[in-house]
Amino acid sequence: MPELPEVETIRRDLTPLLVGRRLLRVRIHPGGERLAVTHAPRDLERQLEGRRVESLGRHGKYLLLRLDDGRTWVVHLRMTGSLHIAPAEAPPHRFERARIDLDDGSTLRFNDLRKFGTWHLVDEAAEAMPHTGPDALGEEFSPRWLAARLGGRSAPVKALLLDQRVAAGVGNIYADEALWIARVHPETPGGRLSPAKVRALHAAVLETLEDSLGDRGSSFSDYRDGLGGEGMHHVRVHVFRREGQPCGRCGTTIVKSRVAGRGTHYCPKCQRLPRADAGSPSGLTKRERRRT
DNA sequence: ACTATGCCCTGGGTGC
DNA sequence: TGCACCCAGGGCATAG
Repeated sequence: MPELPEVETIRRDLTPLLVGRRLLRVRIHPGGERLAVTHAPRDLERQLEGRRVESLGRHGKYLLLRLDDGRTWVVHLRMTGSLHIAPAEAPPHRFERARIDLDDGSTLRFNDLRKFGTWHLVDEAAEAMPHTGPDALGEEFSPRWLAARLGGRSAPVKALLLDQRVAAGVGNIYADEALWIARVHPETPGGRLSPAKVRALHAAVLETLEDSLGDRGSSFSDYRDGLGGEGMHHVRVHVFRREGQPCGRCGTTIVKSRVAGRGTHYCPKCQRLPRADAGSPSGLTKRERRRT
């Protein structure tokens, strides 16, 4: 499942290979039509053909390919999508959904087992990601911002971390990892975190994303980089999919539960739920604060 | 305004 | 060996 470090790795891999290239021929294969969101598949193919790629950007988990007509081709890989360069003669992957022939003889392949990936072609990238907040590695995602988004909230902090309006780019792997680093129980209500814990969590989000980026991402299953290779970070995670194994800090067995509808991994000793009556400076819910 | 739930999709794993 | 069933989850819509 590509999250921020994985998409950023793809962006960095593809930039030198795609910038300046012209998209000669675009083919969305039968069965892959659903990836075309803003246009009908044949129309999207025609609109992309002939365009030159000017730069590659990223916001959260969205890859932004800026084209020479001023529009942006916005690609989201969801869980099983991959986008990488391959020689023209390379046989299609079993789950190839689209293929783009480039003007240097190479090709760009879009593989996606579960067909959840999306392509938007828009004038402004923001149109394709209307429910998205600041990028988790951007300036705007500050301790102050995180505190404001968590304050007064009763939802589990893990659910709030997964909310792309809070921190765009954080997904299930790095939410679990950040909570372990900050020693926060995933079910802690957002508003129950002390200011110190919010700062620790903010730092932990940056730490886990940057660590993974240094390892070119995590390949738990389908993730591949811009050259079709695997990341290396999945062997270095602290808790994600490590249930039954010892916590690297205290040796306690990592457990798996379900929070916000997602598989959630944590150390039951390092990550304790605060007592229900333990008020923190901002620990009251908005409702409670009104009553006070 | 906020929270919880279900949907999309399909290969891989499990249990009988 | 075969088959039915369940699980994985990002973003969105919907309900409460």
